[in-house]
Amino acid sequence: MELYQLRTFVTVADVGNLTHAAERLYTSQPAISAHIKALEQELNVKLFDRLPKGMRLTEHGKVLIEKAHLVLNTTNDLRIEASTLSGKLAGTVKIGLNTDAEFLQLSSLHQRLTAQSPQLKIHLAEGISIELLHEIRRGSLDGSFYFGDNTLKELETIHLADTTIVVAGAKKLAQQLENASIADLAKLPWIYPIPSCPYQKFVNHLFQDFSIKPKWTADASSERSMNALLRSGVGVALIREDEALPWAEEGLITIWQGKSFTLPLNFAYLKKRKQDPLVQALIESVVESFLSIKK
Amino acid sequence: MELYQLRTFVTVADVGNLTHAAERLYTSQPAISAHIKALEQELNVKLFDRLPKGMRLTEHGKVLIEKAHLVLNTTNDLRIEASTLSGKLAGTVKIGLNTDAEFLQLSSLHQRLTAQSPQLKIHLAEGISIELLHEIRRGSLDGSFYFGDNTLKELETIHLADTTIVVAGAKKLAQQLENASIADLAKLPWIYPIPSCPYQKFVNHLFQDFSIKPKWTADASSERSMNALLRSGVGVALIREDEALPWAEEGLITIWQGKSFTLPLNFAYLKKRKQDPLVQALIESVVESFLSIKK
DNA sequence: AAACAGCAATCGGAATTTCTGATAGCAACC
DNA sequence: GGTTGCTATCAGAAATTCCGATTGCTGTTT
Repeated sequence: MELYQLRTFVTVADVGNLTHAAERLYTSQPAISAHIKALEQELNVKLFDRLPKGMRLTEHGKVLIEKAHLVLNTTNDLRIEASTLSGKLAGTVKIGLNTDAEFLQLSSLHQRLTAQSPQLKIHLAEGISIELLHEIRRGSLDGSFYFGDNTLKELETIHLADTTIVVAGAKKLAQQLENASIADLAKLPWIYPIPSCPYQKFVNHLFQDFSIKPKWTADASSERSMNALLRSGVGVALIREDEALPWAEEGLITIWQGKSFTLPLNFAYLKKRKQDPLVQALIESVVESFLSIKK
Repeated sequence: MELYQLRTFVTVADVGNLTHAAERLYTSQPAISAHIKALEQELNVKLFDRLPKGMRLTEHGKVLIEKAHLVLNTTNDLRIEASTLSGKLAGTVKIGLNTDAEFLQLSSLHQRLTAQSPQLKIHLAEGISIELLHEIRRGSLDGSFYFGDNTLKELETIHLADTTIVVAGAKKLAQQLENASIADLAKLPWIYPIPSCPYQKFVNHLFQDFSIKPKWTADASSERSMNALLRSGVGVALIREDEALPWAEEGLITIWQGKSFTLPLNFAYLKKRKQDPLVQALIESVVESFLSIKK
């Protein structure tokens, strides 16, 4: 018993004649004659009376056509279910965040992903850029935002934006920061990013021509804790300009006017998963999120 | 989408591996692989993740396999329904009765037919033998009991029993019937069967050597009305011996001892419907009814 | 490290199934 | 009595499905 036979069964019962049923099913009359014959033989039940006018359901046929309709209806349910699922993603997409959610347009990203694939769950993991990249390689992340340069050849990178990084300190360090030379800076207490943080590179760069190195006061394992330390007056630190400006206006912190740096914001994913629909959807949504915000 | 693909889908999801699924379905691994691939392409949904260990349902797959089970379950319902119907008859079987139901073992016949085919309806038509035979030929009866000889070449006949026919009259004619000669009989009032009745032949036969013909009193269109007239004392008539004897013992009628006749009871059906399962079942049940009663 | 084992995907050719067009047979209708 | 409309059947064509062999991948064992 196969579905095409049941479709024929139902159609013949409907139009009451093999010839017209054949036309409706875009096939030949002998073909559907064979379908009915095969069904009758397999089920060992006579489904139709053959009259000169055509085919008429037997009593048994009337019982079985109800069941045949049920089968075809459930297959139709399956088809419909499949078409609503079709092309859409399910499961969980794991995204690495190197900085705060607003800056990364996360609400826009979330909207785009769930609009396209309602069944998709989104898992977010905050961390330091380099570590996030390693997690992609390991397969525990599907993609991640990161600052700076990519050192892993397995990863593909998309450039999203450039951010400006400035040196800032809490309000009570305002006097010392104003017109401070680089040498002056080195004397201030620094909140140090951990070595793997891309900010580290700028600190090194800033002081590369000086024998004097900045004084370490505290280290911070995440951007969030670094900013908290910064505002509480523990010392000076590197901070995204867009984040620092409102705080400076509120008088919470003071920005050093001496020098600023440019840091690229990128998005990375595994090269070999470039064809993976989940990865493709992720990239597409990330890029769109940033395009829409630039306008 | 075809049922064999859904069967494969369910089996693979169950055993979690194409190779073992192939064994369970008595086919090859490439065949199974093709089924899944075709399903995935047609539905445009990835059903399985391909892992080194085997196949694991995707989230979409988990949704769709429920539907697939539904489809297969309903096809199973259809099969079960068919197998309870299988070989059994439905509709209506139309049987002609030439005499009373008890004599024809009708309760036994009814039992056998409905035991074999519960959905079969039985329609009974009483009438005169010859007329019943014509109704078979016309197609309005599937088969019929009849007395005497068959004159229609389209019909096949089964001999069931021989019955004895006697001449009898109501009690008040007892004296005239006792030791009556054939000539005496002719003077009595006769309840005449209609010309097509097989009894007629015996009346003719009885008086064939006499110029004197019996006096016609009343005609009867059925055996039942003939017997009613007989008992009510209208005249003498032919009657089945097995029917007459108990009435004679009760003193209702008197049997003429002069001569009796033998009349065959047969069952007829259309030759060309010999292979029709309905006719076959009918014949079988009729014959069994009479075999069981002879023992 | 290298060989191995287990698994799915793919390929070309074989086997099977299904489809088709022509035809026959049957009943009903001019 | 010819015609129409229908189904059943047949042999050959077409399409589908199946199979064995092979490849590629991954994880495991040696």
